[in-house]
Amino acid sequence: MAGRRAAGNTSLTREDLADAALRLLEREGPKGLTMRKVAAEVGVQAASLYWHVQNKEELLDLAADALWEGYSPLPPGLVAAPDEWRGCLATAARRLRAHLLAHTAAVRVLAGRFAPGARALGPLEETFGMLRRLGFGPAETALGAYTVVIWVQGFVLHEAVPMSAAEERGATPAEAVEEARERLAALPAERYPHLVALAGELTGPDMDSRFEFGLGLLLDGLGVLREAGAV
Amino acid sequence: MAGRRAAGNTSLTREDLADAALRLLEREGPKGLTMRKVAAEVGVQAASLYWHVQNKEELLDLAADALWEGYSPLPPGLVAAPDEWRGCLATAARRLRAHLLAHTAAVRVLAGRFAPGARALGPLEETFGMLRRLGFGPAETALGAYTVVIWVQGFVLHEAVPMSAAEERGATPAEAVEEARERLAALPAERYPHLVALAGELTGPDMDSRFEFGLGLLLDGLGVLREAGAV
DNA sequence: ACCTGAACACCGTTCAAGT
DNA sequence: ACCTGAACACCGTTCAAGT
Repeated sequence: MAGRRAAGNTSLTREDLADAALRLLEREGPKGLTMRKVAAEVGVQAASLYWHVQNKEELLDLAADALWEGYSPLPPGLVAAPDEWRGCLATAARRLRAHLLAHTAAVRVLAGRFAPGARALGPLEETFGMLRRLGFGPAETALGAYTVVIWVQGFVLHEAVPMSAAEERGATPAEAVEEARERLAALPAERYPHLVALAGELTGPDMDSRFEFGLGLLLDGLGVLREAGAV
Repeated sequence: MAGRRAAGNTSLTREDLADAALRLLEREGPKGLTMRKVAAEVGVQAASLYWHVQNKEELLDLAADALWEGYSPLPPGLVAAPDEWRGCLATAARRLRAHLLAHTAAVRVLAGRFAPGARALGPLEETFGMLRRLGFGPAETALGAYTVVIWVQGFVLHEAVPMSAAEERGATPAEAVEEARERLAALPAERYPHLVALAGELTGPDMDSRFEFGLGLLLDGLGVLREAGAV
């Protein structure tokens, strides 16, 4: 009924399934991703999927790879100059966050999965090339990229999850944050003195500020490494 | 049949359910956590759970809180001295990683959830108290803790997921890593020059080394902040 | 206040059978 | 080589009914 196969009757590929899964995830959220719905999305019966894929786990791995379709760490055409390593890395990290934020439902379901396929390899190659061109050595390139990417993914994962039951049912993010602040401030001060005192600081900064703070920390750390001549 | 309620016939609490969910997660893995099994674990019918809890989501939030039972950022009795801020923070981060690694199944299912209840508040209070005692200001305490905790959680999430389909079916972690290295090295070098060249660096370091590298980066970043007098 | 029984609308997966 | 139909053993959740 629905389906990708109406026009151009070429047969189904595993990438078609991955794309369908990703589309479903964005359209219906985490629990919209079922084998039966993916099958319907590509115009086939649920049982047919098992010809292309061993089980749902494998389909999720394919979807995790498909998530990187069209991603590039730096804006196309921008060259990575060694004397601007800080700005380059910051741009790359911000682009990574933006890309993941554009797929929050997928991030929630696929978080932690690492199954690089054809779509993820390009961005990986590009990222490492950028770091080497910025003057990082092989070891620092591998470990530094791992650290930053893990942090950004963890950051977006928390960013993507509604902050509380309050936000779940209608409250705006701003209202939910305010509610959280009040809950903290209302805690018994003799038992939780720091939580009460820090209520404002803990709930105040928006996600952009938090991101920039963490990014600054990591870049400063990499700067120390560079000055130590270890790069 | 099974159940916590045989001895001491006090009635069921929400915390009992959270504990049962966590136990199930560790005993049977992510897909062992079903409402029916949680019910059986506490000796009750599935439908009864909905008296205590609105739905499975809420139970997962309770479980995420229960995960912090018995956790403390510093070894009990160890005081946080300002001139050893680096060692204290490193110890705290390593303890956090160890605690999460002891609950890998839970980390996989509950990742990203932030619903602090009675069990999580204590550790949070302790953590912030430690940072303040180490001489960090309110803003740096809030933002610094957020950054480090997010990073550790993201790190463990990746650490907790089997690295590939290879590891899934019997291969030891070491074999899986070696397989990954070979796959990278076998890539077409003209298309993925950096991935091929970095194959060793990317798969070489074990998780402990990666953790210490990232931790070093963050601590160096915090050190820069301190020297800048912003603390 | 707390729990049960039975039902509803779904799941993932298998397998013989079709073409 | 690729897909279907039908079935199996499950799910989460609701709701009237019990005590």
